[in-house]
Amino acid sequence: MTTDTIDIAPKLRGRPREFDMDAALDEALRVFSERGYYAASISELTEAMGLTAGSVYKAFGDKRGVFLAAFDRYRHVRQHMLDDCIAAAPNGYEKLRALMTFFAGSSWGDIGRRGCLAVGSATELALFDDDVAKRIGVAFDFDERRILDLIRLGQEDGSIPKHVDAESTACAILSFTKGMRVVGKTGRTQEHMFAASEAAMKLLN
Amino acid sequence: MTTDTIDIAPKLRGRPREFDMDAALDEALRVFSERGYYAASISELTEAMGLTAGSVYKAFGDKRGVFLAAFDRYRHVRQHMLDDCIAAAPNGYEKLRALMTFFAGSSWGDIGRRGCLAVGSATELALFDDDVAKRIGVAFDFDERRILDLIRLGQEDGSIPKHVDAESTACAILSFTKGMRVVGKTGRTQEHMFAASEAAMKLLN
DNA sequence: TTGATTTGGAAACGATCATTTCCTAAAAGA
DNA sequence: TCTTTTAGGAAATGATCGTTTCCAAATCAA
Repeated sequence: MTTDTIDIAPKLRGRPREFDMDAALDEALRVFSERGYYAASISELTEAMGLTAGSVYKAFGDKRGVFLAAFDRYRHVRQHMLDDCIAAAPNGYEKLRALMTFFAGSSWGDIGRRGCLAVGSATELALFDDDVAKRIGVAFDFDERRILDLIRLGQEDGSIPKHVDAESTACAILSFTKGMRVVGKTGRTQEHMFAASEAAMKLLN
Repeated sequence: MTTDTIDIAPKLRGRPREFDMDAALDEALRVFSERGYYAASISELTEAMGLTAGSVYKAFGDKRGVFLAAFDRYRHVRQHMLDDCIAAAPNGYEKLRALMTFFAGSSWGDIGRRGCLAVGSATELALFDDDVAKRIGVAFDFDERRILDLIRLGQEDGSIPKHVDAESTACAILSFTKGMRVVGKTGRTQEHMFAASEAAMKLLN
């Protein structure tokens, strides 16, 4: 994956970093997604990232630092992917269909089994790690806000009825999308999940 | 919690077990729910269960054995709680409202933060532990089947329109309920989650 | 060049993990 | 009563964990 995070080299002193940060984080977030936080050992992470433990600790401080960086990278990449999916749709209603289809498309087969890093860390870490909890909270609030804005957009462009309660429906759709990522862990079929997301469009009637 | 699992004492030889199995498992499933599988250490489990490591290994074989027993216990208890919630409702539609309200009621405040053991183990263990994956699959299939049956019941008793596609709607509601448990990890309010579950009732229109 | 600074990387560190061992206690079968 | 069987429990075990240390390599400032 070659999505840019921050590519401006600020002319730092000392020996320059040899590895590609985004590529390393892409491998790290894959390991964290598959294994979860605790089951992902430093050995497995360093091997996947193509680095030694020393380099990892120099760059990220500790294991938690690797996770937080990988989490931010994950959010960044997924948001851009979702943005691209939504952009083409002509109105609020169709943008929300694209959004739900996007999540349905990530909730079947091998990609579905790999799971969502945000959902995984929410269940595994949110209760005892306040920093992670805050990040999850921000991420979910952002997702919910985007859904809310799309509902209101649809109500303005006439594709969604005015009587739809935007706030509660946004929370329902947020829950539905995160839930698909959970159900997708059990290996559903593409048809199964797409049909579910199509059924969920009724929330906007 | 004093829900019976199997209370028939089959007159076993040897020294009889001194601890209460269901009470011990209730503590174990609480620890697993809060911490997750890997972060829950044997020390923390034994302390919560009021046992020594020796007794635990005698009774369950290994840590995974404790988890599987706790998981089955969790499913057993939760299913009975849900059954009670649904029983009073007069028709399919209202039973499904009771079902969604039940999950909404488990998705806010401290109980919401504690999370769902099935959702947690699905995200943490399903990919690499085939036994757990099978258990999650069976559990989710059971949940989905129950929702499906309630939709069909509603269509027979006239409380749900015939044009509702039962299969895809069942998967959508399943995803929605599991998703509420994920969103509930971030500490939502009671009103927030109840409003979302009420909005989700539109899936049955 | 020289010194300061940062990275790369192998090896070693203490801590904690799940698990086993070994012994005693308590019950049933003979 | 005596053997067998199972549970309770403290202590020890080996493995693995995250992390640190130490040194060579590479860059910039002077």
